[in-house]
Amino acid sequence: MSMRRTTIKDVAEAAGVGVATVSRVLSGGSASPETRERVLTVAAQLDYRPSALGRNLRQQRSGGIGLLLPDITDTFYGRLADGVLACARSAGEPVILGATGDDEEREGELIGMLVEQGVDRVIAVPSGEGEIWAPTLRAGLTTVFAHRSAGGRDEVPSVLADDRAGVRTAIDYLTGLGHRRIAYLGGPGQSQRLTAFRQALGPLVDEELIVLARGTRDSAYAAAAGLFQHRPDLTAVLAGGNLLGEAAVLAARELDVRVPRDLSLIMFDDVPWAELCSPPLTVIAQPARDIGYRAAELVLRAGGRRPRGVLLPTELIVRGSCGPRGSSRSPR
Amino acid sequence: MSMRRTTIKDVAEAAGVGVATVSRVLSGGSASPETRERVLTVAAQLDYRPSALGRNLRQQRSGGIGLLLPDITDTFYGRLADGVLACARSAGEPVILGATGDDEEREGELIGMLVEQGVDRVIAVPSGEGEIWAPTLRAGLTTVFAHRSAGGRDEVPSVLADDRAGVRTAIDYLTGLGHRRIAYLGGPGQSQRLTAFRQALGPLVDEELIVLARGTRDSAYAAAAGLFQHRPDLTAVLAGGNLLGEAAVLAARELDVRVPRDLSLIMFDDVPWAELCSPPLTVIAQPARDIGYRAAELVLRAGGRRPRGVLLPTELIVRGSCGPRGSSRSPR
DNA sequence: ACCCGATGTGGATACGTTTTCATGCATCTC
DNA sequence: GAGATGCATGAAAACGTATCCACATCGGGT
Repeated sequence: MSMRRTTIKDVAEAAGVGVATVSRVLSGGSASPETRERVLTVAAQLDYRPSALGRNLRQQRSGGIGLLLPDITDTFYGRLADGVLACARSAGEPVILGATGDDEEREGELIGMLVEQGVDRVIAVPSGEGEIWAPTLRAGLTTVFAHRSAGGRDEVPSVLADDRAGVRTAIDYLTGLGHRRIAYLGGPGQSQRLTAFRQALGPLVDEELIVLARGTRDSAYAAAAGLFQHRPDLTAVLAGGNLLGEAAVLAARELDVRVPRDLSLIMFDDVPWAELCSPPLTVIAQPARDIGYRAAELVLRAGGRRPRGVLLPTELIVRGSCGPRGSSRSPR
Repeated sequence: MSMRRTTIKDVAEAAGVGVATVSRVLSGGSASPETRERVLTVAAQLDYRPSALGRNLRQQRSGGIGLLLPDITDTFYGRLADGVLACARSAGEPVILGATGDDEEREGELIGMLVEQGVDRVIAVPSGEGEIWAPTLRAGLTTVFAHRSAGGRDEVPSVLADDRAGVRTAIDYLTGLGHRRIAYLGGPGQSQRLTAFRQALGPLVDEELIVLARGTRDSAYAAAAGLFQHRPDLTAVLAGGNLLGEAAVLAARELDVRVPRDLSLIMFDDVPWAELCSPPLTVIAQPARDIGYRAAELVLRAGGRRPRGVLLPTELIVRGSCGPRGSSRSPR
C-alpha cells in the first residue's frame, strides 16, 4: 500500500550505474553522453525527485530563503513578499515566511528558528537597530535587508526605496503649493524618512509637528487624531506609510477636517485604495514588488560576494488630496 | 575561525551519556531525573539547538507546513496568512509560502516543490477543482483547504466562511430595500457563492447579471465596467471579493454611476479601505485571520485523524453603499 | 534464593544525498 | 613503447538525528 519514495539508489540500480554517477548527472557534473542519457531516461521513467532532506543534511544547509516581515497584512509587505516569491520561484527555492510584528524579540526568535531549519539566506525588514543580527551574521548567514536598513549594520546590503528623494519631492510639492506648517506622521523604523523630512523642510521644521506611531492601526489613528486636534494650524501632512495615511484620512473625516481644502495630505506608498478615496490620495509610490525581487536576487546570487545595496526610485503621483494653502482651520 | 555547530554528540560527550539518551531527554522520552537534569543543563550551557536537517532526514518529513495562496498581495489572503503564521509560530513550525496565482499548473509545481522539501502538511486555497491534489493526497499529504473547497475532493477537510449565509443575508438586505435587478460579480473558484446567489435570489435571478472575472485587477475592472454599461437597468451589485468590489467602485465612478443613489453595492470581505470609500462600503465581513488560524490548527493536530471541516460565520456590516431602489439609471 | 518484569541506558543503524578518493581505461607525449 | 595525462566511474564516508535492540540494574513477587 504505502510504498517508499524512489531514491537515488533505485535509479542507480535501474540504470546499472553507481549512485555517485546519478548524483553527478542530476547535478550537472561530468558524465559520458550515453550514461547521462540512460540515467536521465530512467530517472524520468521512475519519476524520481531528489529528496531535499538528504541533500540539505549533506551540505549542511536548507536551500530555502527566509523572509521576515513586520506584518504580512500590510499590502506594502504583501507586494514585497510577492516580489520575493516570484524571484524565488524562478530559482526553485522555497520561501519560509515569518511575521515579526516589528518586535525585536519575536524577530530574534524567528531568526533562531530559521537557523535551526538550516536556512542560511534571509531577507528581512529589520525591526530595531539590528543588534539582534550581529551574532547570526557572524555565524555566516547571508542577509539582505529590504525597505529599511538597520542603523549600525552597514555590512549588510540593503534594497531600499529612495526615501530621501521621495520625501524631498513631496515637500517641494507642498511648499510649492504654499504650505509652511507641514507635519510628519511616522511609523517604526523609518529614521531614514524622518531625517530626510527634517532636512528637506530645513528652517521650516517644527518638532511639534513630528509624530511617531507604533505599527498598529490604533496607534496610527491616535497619533493622527492627536496631531490634528492639537495643532489646528497645520495645513499639510506627510504620512510615512499606508497605515498612517489611512489613519490620517479617517481622523480627518472624524474631526471634520476637509481634504484638501483644510488640509493637504501626501501618503507614502501607493495602494489600490488610494484612488478610491475621496478625494483620491496623492502618494509617493514605492516599487514594493521590485524591492522584494531585487532583494531576492541579491540574496540568491551572493556567492560569498558581499554586493553593494540597491536604491530604487520613488515617484510622486499627484491625485486630489493636495491643494494650495487656503485659510488654515480656525482655532476653536 | 568558523567553528562547527554543536551537535547532539557534543552534548552527549559533555554530559557523559550516550547520544540516544540526549535525544530521548530532549524529545520528552523517559529518563532518570538526575540524567535529565544533567543533560538539560549541559545542553543549555552549550547553547545546543537540535538541527532540523538531521531530524527531518531521520523521520522522513520536514516539520514545516506549506501554505499555498492565490495572491499574497490580496489583503484577504494576507490576513489568512497572518492567522496561519500565528498558529504555526505558537507550535514552533516554519511556514513555507507559495503563490499560485490561481493557476493550476503553478499550483501543481508548488505542490511538487513542497513534497520535494519533505513537507507533509499543507494548507491551500485550491485553484481548480482539485484534480491536481489527487495523487499527492494519496501519497499521504495531510491537507486542509481554506476559504474554498475543491469540488470533488470532499475527503479533504476545509475551513470556510459561511458563504451561503453571507450571500443570503446580503440578498435579503438588498431585496428588503426594494431591489430586484441584482447582479453578481464573481471571481475564480467561488462556485459556492455563485450557487448561493442563485439560490437566494430564486426566481429573480437573471443569468445575464452574473459576470465572472479572473483574478486580476484588469479583468475585474473589465467585468464591472462591462456589466454597468451593458445593463443600466440594474440597481444593485454583489461583489464576490474585495478585488471585485474595488473594481466596481472604480467602474461606477468612471461611468458616473452614483453609489448608492443609482446603484447599491455590497462587497464580500471587509477591508480597511471599505470605511475610507465614499460612501463607506457595506460589506460581508469574513473572518479571514480565523480561517487561517483554524486551518493551521486542523493541519497541525491531525494525528492521522481526518477531522471534519469548519464553517465560520460571516457578518453583514452596513455602511453607506446601499440605499432603497431609486429610479434606475435612465438608458441613454 | 530465584526468576521475572520494569526501567534506564548506550551502541549501532538507517534516513538520502553529495563529495572525496581511488581505480581502471583510453589517449596523448616524448 | 613507456610513461604521463585525462576522464568516467563506483565504493565509501559524512552530515545530525531518532529509534531499534541488547544489556544491565534493580525491585518485588513466589
